[in-house]
Order: sequence, then structure tokens, then C-alpha cells
Amino acid sequence: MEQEIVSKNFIEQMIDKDLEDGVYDAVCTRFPPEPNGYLHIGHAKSILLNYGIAKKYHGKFNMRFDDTNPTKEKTEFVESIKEDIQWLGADWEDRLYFASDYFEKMYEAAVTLIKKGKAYVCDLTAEEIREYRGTLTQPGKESPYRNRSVEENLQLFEEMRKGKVADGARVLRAKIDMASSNMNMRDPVIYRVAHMHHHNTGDTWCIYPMYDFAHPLEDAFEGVTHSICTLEFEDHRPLYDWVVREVGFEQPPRQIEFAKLYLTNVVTGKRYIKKLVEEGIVDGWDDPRLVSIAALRRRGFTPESIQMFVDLCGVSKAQSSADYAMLEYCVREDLKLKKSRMMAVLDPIKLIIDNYPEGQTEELEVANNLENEELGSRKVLFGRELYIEREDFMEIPPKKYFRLFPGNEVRLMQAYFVKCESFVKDDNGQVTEIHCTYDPETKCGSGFTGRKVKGTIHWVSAQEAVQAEVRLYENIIDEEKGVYNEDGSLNLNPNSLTVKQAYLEPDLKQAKPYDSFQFVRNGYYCVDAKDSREGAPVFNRIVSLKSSFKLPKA
RNA sequence: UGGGCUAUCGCCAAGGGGUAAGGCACAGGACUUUGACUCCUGCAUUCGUUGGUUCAAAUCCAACUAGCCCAGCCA
Repeated sequence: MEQEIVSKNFIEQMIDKDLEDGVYDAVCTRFPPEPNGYLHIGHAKSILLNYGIAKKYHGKFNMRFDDTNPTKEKTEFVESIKEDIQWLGADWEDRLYFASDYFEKMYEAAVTLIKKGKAYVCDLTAEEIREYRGTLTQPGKESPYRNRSVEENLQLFEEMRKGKVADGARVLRAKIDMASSNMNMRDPVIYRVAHMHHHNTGDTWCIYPMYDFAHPLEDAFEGVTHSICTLEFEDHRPLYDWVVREVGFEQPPRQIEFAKLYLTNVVTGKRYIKKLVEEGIVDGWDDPRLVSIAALRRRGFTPESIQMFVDLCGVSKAQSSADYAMLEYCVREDLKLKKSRMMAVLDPIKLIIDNYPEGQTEELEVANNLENEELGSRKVLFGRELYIEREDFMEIPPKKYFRLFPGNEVRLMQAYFVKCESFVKDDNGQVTEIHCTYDPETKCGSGFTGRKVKGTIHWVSAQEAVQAEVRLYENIIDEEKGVYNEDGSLNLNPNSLTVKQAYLEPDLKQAKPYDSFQFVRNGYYCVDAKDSREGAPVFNRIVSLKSSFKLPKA
């Protein structure tokens, strides 16, 4: 067996070096979402990256909610995030943490800073602080409160904690450098007052730490070694390092940044998704056209396919946007041997076999997946009247059309050869019926080799087929025009959802939410988990099959 | 002369002085009870640009260019 050589990404290379240099002797990573919304494909990259690294290095992967701002966080998001991460397969074992559980320790760390003269209580208003901060090109100036005594700071900070200070009246700031070219180092606010109920700590606190102070502490408290985050935090790294250094951790964590995962022509921006939901353009945050984890799950994507996608995308610091086709490739690849291939006709036209005795039927044993015997077989009814796909018949075929046309013979999948003898049109010129003859000798499994046909088409028995709603989803964005219009509005694809009344094999009537199948040549479909119906479930298209046959343009 | 980061095929992405991996996409062909799958084949004389160092540069140096991020008491 040839061993596949996969080169390590730059993060793994850094970890290798840290391990070699003895900076750390084990690896611990974490995924730290703020519970203020739902997770999407971009988060999946971060989750799987952190989890994958922990696993690869036999280290630990922590789950931690970064809930330091009660104005934005809700318990319901905590639950949905946990569910999504579990579904993806990232196992945090018994290490589920909340930043809010560290509030007391964080408070102590702040006191440590104050005692070292590295933090001070500032009475400037938010607006004044902004003015004092300077601009990107001009240095800031020092707050008049910057040089308060340690004692005074200690006392004022305690008063903040005890609720004696109104929201916004005072903050605790790190004393660093108002002239730094890095805006984050210009005496950043590290604690603010907010008299507000917190989803986890209730009303026990009225001061809350800011991200830049809290995050490095959270990592350090947990023994995280490599704190992997996205590129926009690069400028925060000096502050991250400052915090862990000044608070005095012996083996401080290291922050490493990587580029976010974007998908070409896909909306991931929260405000746009919110707009789509509010305007009823989509069916909610788990609408199968979106790329939230829940939407992908509802659509029928598998955790394995998302893992594959993330692996394929790789990790780097170059801002990039992955092709949606890569995601589609991953589901097809994952599903092709795992799923039964059922017959379903999305756009039916009746086919009548004139030489098949009226009233007669037969049961055919058909393989569920010709490439995977383990999936077994099922029985399908065959009879005189069938439905086939409208696009599988042409009155006047173009060159290289292998399917049904007058005089041509094709194979009915896993059944018989049929030859088109005639067809019937209605007043509008629409074909309504196709008449064929079949050859009993060509039955599937009979070993017939007398002649070959170029085309194979799928079918369902008109007698037994069940009708069901099938939804065909396309990208919500008009791919030709790009994501945004000139005015910043979204370029919506008017055909992002098509609903069909399809004819299915009767077995599909029993399908349960999240069951998925390949509908031969139509692609992969999944039973809608939110909108499944008794009798005949609703199917969502997961992904189409590739087709190399294109009708010549008229 | 604010700071930080990035730049290798249409899209991801390896490669860190020895003469451009791989995947997606695409295009041909073979096979085929899905025009799918599978299997072959093709797809960057060139690594943002311009100079320099070197026998040798995508890799080192310099200058430039373009893109992204930063002025929340958000994360």
C-alpha cells in the first residue's frame, strides 16, 4: 500500500516547532464561539481544524462559550451550537466551558494588573475615549485618569463591581501605550459596566470583561496551548501576549491566525441572512439554500462531506473563497457508495408498452446500488404503463442523443429494452404519451447479450408510483451577477427554489426525515426534516449529478 | 513613510536556493444497466511587478503594486 503523503499545514508546522523547542509538551485547542447566532460552514472549518489538530497530536479539544457580553447572548444559541458541533463529530468529551464561569478569576487578574500599575479606572465617556484614542495616522493622548494611584484604582474597581457605578460611567483600562501604531494597544478598555442579566451568571455581575482581556485568560486558565483564530485578530496578538505576560502565566498560550473560509457566491453575512429571513425570502436560518450547519444538515449534507470539504480547502493565511463546486463534489463523493439509488421521475410523461399484456404486472428484483452490494436489493413493480422523465424522450433528437426517440431502443433501468414505436401529442403540440414495444428476452439479469443499447433511462410504475413534493434548490444568489448589486443589496436568484410533483417508487413513501437517496440521474435527495409529511415525504435536492450531455442550442 | 497581514493555473493549495505536488473546475478519450461512477490523457517554460545577489531564485535582498484587516465600553 502506498502511503499518501499529506503535507502539514502551517499551523501544524508551528506546533511541531513548539513541541520540538519544548515550549509545550502537549497540545490543547479550543473552539470558542459567542452564543449570539447559528454556526455556518465557516465555523465548521474552525471547529474541524481545532478538533483535528487536537486529535492528531493526541491532545485535548475544549468547547468554550465566549459569553462575556450579555447584551448579545442567548441560551437558545448555546443549545444549537452544541448540537451542530456534535453533529460535525467534534468531541469535547467532558470539557464544556463557559467564559462566564471564570468571571471571578478574571476579576482577580484585573486586580493583579491594577496592583502592578498596569490598569486604571477611567472616567472618560465612550465618546471621549474615542477622541483620546487618536486616529490611524495620529497618536492618541493619555487619559487624565491614567495616573490614579493603585489604591484609588482598587477602590474604584471594587465599586464598579459592587454596582455603585452606572453603565458607561467608568471602565477599567489597560495601561499600555497611547502612541502605539497598533490601535489595540492604546490603553484598551478591559472591563465595562453593564447592569444586565446574563444567561449563565444571572445578576451576580454588573461588570463584564472585554474580549481582548477575557480571551487570553480563558485560554490560559484552561491550559490551551494553541489558540487558533481568524486573521482579523492578528492586530490583537500583541495585546493577547501582553495580557498573559502581565498576569503572569508560566506557559502562556500562543495565538495563531488563519484565513476564514468563504464560499464563492454564497451569503454568509449575518445581516444579509437576517434580511432574507425577515423578508420571508428564505424559510428561516436553516433554509436549505443557506450554508448554516443546520441548513446543510437539513439539505442532506453529511458530516463526512463537510470534513472532506474542509480538508480539501486547506489552511493558509491567504484570503480566499472556495468554489461551491468543491462542496458539491464532497457530498457526491461521500454519498455515492452509501446511498440507495432509487427511481423517481420528476417531470413525468407516460410510457405505454403496447405488447405487454394488459392487466399483467411483475415484480422485479433490483439492486439498491449496483456499485455496492451491501446495500441489498428491493422489489419494484413493472407493468404496461410507466412514467419516464420528459427529457428522456425527443421527437426529433439532436446528434448523439442516446435516449428515446421514434424507432430507437433504450434500456429501462434494471428491467427491459423498449423501442419507441409512436407517440401522442395534445392540441398544444405537447407530447402526452409514448408507445413502445418491449423485448422479453432482454430482461435484466437474464444474461442477454444479443444487442446493446446506448441509453438507459429510469422509470416508475404508473400503477404503484406515489406522488410527492420535491424541491430543487439552487444557489440563493444569482451567480452570473455576483453576490451584491451596486447599491449593496443582494443579487437574488429568482429560480433558487423550484417545486415539482414527482412520481416516486412506493418504497420512498416510508422515508424518514434526514433519509437520503440518489434519485437516478436526477441527483441526491434528502427528506426534509422540518417539513416532512405523512404518506409522502417532501424531498430536498442535496446536489445534482454531473451531466456531460448538453442539448445543442437551437 | 500610520500599523498589521497576504499575493503560486478559473478556484483552493504544496513547495522556504537545484530547475513548479495535489484536489476542484474544465477539455478530450476508454468503459458503462445512471451521458453518473471508474479509468486514462491534457491543463502555470512560470510563481503580483521591476531590479539585484547567485553557476542556479517561486524560494534570498531591495523597491514598487494590488487586496484584506484595525480608530466598539462587540467578539
